[in-house]
Amino acid sequence: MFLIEALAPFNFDLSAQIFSGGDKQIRQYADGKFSQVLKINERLVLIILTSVGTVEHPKIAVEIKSDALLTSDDKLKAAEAIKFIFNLDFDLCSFYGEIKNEPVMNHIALLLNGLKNPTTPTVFEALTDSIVEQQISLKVAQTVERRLIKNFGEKLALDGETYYVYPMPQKIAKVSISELQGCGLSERKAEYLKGSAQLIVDGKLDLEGLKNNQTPQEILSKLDAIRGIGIWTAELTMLRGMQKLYAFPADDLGLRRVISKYYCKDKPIKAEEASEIAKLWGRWKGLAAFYLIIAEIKGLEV
DNA sequence: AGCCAGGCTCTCG
DNA sequence: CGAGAGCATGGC
Repeated sequence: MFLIEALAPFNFDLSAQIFSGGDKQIRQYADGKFSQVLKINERLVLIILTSVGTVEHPKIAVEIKSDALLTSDDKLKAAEAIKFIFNLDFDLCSFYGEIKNEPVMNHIALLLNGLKNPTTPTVFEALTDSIVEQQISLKVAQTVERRLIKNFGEKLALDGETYYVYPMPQKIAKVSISELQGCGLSERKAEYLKGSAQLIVDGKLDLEGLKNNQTPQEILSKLDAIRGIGIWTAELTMLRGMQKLYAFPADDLGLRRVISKYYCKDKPIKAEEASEIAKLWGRWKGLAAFYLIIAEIKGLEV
């Protein structure tokens, strides 16, 4: 067990809440504990996180379980992964400063003080999830994602329970199109998943490396060039898998809905109108959008 | 029952 | 070019 500090303000419980009701074998937040399997130095480890601090002095207690002995480097890498997943080093005050003169977002931010947006451990996971979620309802998408993980993800058996880590590109590249379809994917989407995994395996796409040292436009255009990936999927991937908080998927149906709820009295709006409103939020438009989504889930009124 | 759901590609005209 | 069909499947 060891401790990790986060840049304040950080509300662990609020930030982890979107994982409540999750699958215990995959990723879950329950009774104040967040748990998930990570692949660290080619080893599977189960991490269990609890908050032992406050919003203004945040501290996370990390418990790591594995079927092997862990080195100090394993623990270091696990800590880095956890920091990335919860964006612990991000300074929310820079976001709050950007929106302090915009009454609606400022009001919501005050109510959700300390909320950081969690991300997937790997960019690949964000990319494939976003492809799966194209066009279909989130309910259907979640079922498909669960099947993908349990059919093709590596397993870790601990204390009589089996946990799964998200499948590696190497695995997705190897399975057949019909096996992917068996998870509930259309033939097209199965091709998209396998195709992008194959690009990674072949060394033609450094997906994990894309998040470093690239301009927003470079990342966007490189993702957009991949078959099956358009602007919506690319921006969602940047937001959920790379912590690129400026990314703003204006086409997104759910996003347009919440923006309309808080800014347009529920009148349906187009992507251009959503982008206009997002200009009010300064640099971190994607983070602001996340605040709206959580505000709606929590039933906040302005 | 049928239509829609947090898109994208491919095919026509 | 722009418009339109087709896609998988769970929920309403």
